[in-house]
Amino acid sequence: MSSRYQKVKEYLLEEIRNSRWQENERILSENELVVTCKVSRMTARRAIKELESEGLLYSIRGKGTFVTPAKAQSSAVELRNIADEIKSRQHTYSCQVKQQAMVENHELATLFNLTSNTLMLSKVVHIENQNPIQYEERYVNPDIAPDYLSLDLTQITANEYLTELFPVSSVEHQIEAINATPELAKLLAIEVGDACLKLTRMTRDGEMVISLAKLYHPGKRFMLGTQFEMRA
Amino acid sequence: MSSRYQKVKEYLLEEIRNSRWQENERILSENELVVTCKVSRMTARRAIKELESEGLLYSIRGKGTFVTPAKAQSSAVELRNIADEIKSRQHTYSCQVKQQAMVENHELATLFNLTSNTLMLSKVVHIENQNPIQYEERYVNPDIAPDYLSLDLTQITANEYLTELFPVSSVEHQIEAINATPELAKLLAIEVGDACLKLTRMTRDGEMVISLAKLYHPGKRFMLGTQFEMRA
DNA sequence: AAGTGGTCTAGACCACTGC
DNA sequence: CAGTGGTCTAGACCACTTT
Repeated sequence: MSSRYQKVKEYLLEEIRNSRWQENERILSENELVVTCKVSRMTARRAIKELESEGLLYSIRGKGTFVTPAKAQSSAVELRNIADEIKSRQHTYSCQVKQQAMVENHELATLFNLTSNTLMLSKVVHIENQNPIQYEERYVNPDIAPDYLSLDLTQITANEYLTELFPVSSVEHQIEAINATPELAKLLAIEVGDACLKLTRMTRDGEMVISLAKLYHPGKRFMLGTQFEMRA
Repeated sequence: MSSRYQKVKEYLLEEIRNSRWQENERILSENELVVTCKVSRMTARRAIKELESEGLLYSIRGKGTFVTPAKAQSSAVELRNIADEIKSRQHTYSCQVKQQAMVENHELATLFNLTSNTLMLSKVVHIENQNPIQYEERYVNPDIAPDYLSLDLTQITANEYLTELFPVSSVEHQIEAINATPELAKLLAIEVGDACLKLTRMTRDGEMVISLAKLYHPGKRFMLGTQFEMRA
């Protein structure tokens, strides 16, 4: 969190968010970043490369590095966290923590292969420009992140925290369409019965289950997008 | 192409392919790579990082770098054709062709980069054990498969036909949740307003659009599942 | 203490783009 | 030509794991 290249990334993210550069406009050159951020070129470069791999920038040799035009769709399968995604769309992000507690759930405890019956559960609504865009119910393996319940989830997303702590080795997704229940409708500020995308995502480190997240998105305001290239 | 870090990558790939290391077994340390490949540590490191982002290796600080266990399961979901999928579940497959004709659509013609305004359109309901499981609206580039309209879609799925004819080079997906319109509800034998998964899938061969398919699934009876390996 | 990966530096040379 | 990104080096210090 406090590494130099992270700071450079945050600096660039901030400037992009503040519309310092338009889409397809050239950003600071590597050498300019060296000066303004007071880091070595390799460090500046790393920050750029990571933002590039996140799809926010692209580089052309001899010309410079440029801001990728925003696509209002999420990279389906990648594990980017919702907060970054919203910010990279230059929208405001906020969230409401609805619950953060230990719960008993025998079925899930079995799935997680726990000895006890208790798991940690957080419920958070993620908001883009005043509009709820995701309701997240996340069960976390208590053996793995015992301090999860004391996290301030408004400051760091669960995803962020967990991926920093653990080398996620595999992810399973399920995607369904459901009709909003009264409870869900209220949380997402939509009508009862409105179609919602439900993503269930389980992350593992080897055989160990790290967390199980149920992510609900309002169908009206959300779309998953992916692009695959084929391998010859 | 012949950069040093590429050579290190190829070296590691070759050794992995030759099963020099088992799954989850430690590979050469960065410093060992420096010696055996005669490169600087940063270069060895870059090779490792890239293989890591490709999901082949993972690193743990203080311990080493390890071979990721292979998981043959791919993003299959996205490309398999529905008939095969149903049959592999040992269920009966049938379908109803609702339409198969030339249509005018300026917007799509532009997207396909056609000179004329006409495309080929097929509408098919795919049925699993008497239950409609997918309603498919498919637009096909007429320059590419002029005999598409004379196909017997009950015998060969559009997907099958097109992928045999053309080397698909890239696929784009969009996934949304929508409420069933009266028309869609009738086709899928569900209630009006029921949540449906809508997949929009565009296949390309290079710059050329081959086809655009809109696939509607009843939320009650359908779920997309995937298993992915991680990318950094 | 020794070995591992994680970060960082201050140089260097190259290939490419623009003037 | 000067400026850009792409590659590479030979160090350095740190945090972590194992002995």
